[in-house]
Amino acid sequence: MKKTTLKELAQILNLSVSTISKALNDSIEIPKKTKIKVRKTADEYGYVPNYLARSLKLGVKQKTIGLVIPNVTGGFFAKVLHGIEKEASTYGYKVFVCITDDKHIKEKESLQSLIKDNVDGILISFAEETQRKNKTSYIENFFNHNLPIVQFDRVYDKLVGDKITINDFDSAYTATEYLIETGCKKIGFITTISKTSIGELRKEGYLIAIKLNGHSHDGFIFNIENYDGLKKMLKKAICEHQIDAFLITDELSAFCTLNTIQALGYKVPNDVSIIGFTNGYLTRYSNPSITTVCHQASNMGSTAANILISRIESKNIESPSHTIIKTKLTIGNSTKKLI
Amino acid sequence: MKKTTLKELAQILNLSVSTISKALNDSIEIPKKTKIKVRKTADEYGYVPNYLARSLKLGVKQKTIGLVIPNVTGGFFAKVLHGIEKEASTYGYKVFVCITDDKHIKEKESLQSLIKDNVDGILISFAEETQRKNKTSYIENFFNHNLPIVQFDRVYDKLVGDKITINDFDSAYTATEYLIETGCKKIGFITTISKTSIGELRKEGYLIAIKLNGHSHDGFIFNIENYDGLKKMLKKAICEHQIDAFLITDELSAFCTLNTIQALGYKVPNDVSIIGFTNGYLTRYSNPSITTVCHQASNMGSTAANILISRIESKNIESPSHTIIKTKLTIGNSTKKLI
DNA sequence: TTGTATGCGTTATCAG
DNA sequence: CTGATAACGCATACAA
Repeated sequence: MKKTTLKELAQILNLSVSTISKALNDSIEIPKKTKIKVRKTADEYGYVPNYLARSLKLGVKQKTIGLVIPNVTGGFFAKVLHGIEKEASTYGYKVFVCITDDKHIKEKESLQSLIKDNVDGILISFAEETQRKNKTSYIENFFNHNLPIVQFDRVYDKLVGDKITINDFDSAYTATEYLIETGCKKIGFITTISKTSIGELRKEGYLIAIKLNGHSHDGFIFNIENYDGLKKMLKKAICEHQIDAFLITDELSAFCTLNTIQALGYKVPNDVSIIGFTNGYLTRYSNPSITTVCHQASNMGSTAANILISRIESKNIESPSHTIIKTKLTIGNSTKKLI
Repeated sequence: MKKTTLKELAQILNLSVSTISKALNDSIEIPKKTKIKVRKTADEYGYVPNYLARSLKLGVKQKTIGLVIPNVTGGFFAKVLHGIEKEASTYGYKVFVCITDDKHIKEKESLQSLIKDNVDGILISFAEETQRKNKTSYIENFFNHNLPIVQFDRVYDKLVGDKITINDFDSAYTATEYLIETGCKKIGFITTISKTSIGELRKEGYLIAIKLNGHSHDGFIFNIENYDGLKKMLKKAICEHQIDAFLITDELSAFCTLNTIQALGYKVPNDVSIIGFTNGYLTRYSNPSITTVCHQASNMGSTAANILISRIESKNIESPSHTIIKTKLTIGNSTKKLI
């Protein structure tokens, strides 16, 4: 399926390349009759201008950005993507989506591939493996290209550049404190993202809240990778350790925890309270609805895209920014009422 | 942030453009010393080769495909995207993601934009508005470009080209019949995608199953756009019409329906049975788990990508294919046991 | 009205 | 070892 070129059309029609070009570009220099004839054979041969040559000649920007995310099926990053795509397309940008599956190697390959393709900028939220193994520094090599890179959610502190996060520490602190205020005595912490930047911050917030409120234990941290052992784990936590509340770092896990606890025969919130992160359909339409650290994922996406595009178009030449999107606790029915 | 070119480097170093080019490409013709010197100043000036010029000269393929989907936050298309990205990146392709929000205008703009950017092929699942208003024919214009287009899930029958769907009619028929076999007397049909190709087929399957099994009514179709009026609608359906089962065309709606029914005080499946489409976390971890028409979304994505790439690379020159992915009913606890 | 010449930034060929 | 030159496909100033 070789592409037809202007030159070939010129030969076919016994005209010069420039005449063809002008005709197809609807130049006033060309008479209507010729235009029609040219247009016809162009269509006939399925002519489509070579974008590379055209852009090279016209010196236009490609207007593409690359997005590198750990996953897209968990809910959160899908919403982020939605926000990004909306914002980007408003400004005429297209988005290359690369999904790392939380693997470091895939992340690196994605970035190399994006750079090879001359994207105008990159949005990235680091893979779990990258942050866990502390392999984040490799990204610094990509900065030689003075290519705008905006990090969001899972960021790398030491890396200079624009960043967007929520106030993870405070959010976890506030949520934990809320559980305490509603009378919970032993609060556990469930996480699938233990070794990520945001996972660490949320854990810290939880631990400090426990400590400052004079709880006698040092915290109960449950790291999980999938939901296979969830039932067993929860049973043990509730039976043996008398845990009566969980703070959970993501929506899906909060949802699964809620349903598993109920399947075990416990009442939520009376026996066990639950607070999750990120509000979506799962938390809103659960029974009971889940009290959540309201995390505007779509908003985070559009904000990130907006900052990136400003950089690309040099509208923003100030020093790197760190935007912190404030969360608020959305009270559902998975927690007891304040007394 | 003007890009440095070879020509500029040549001037700076008092060398010719070709020498610089060879040095940077590690040609054996160039002595080590020169290479190092060139490399150094190239880095210094942040030189990065112009991809457009390079590709133009080398005649390399871009290896990009465009993906046009109605949404990405509902679960299904996120999984499709995951499958596509995985398959595409395996073959070295990158994926432009365009989200139409089910709007026709956005879909059209997305396609134009993708074609302008010379993608090698397009994967599309049509917007609800496009199918509802029967505006699908506009896509035919894009076929002049003899650009491979693969339609999946929401396809346009009259459009020649590769298609991938599930057996929507049969799936709905089988699911409805299953409800009947478990003793349900009055089955309702809830849909958010009434006017799409798949929505119509599923509705047909449901209606025919009702009819062939001698049910006295003509079917109860509930079109919903969002979940605001869901509670009211369900209450009416169950109280007034004595509906004791629902077949629901998507996962999220099945999930919301389940929880709303329970919130109304009814037991699932004893009072009301539920079957949904598309199996994911929502259906698996619900209480009770939801009986589902198992729709391998990720598989559909990778299959679509695979077919598209075969077309692009002309490995497949056969006439257009219609791949039908067979579903199976995954029995959960939202339906009664077979007697 | 049509055609010629030039250049966008690269790389490949070939001559020096 | 180095450099001049052509070519990739297109658009445009300028010449005819």
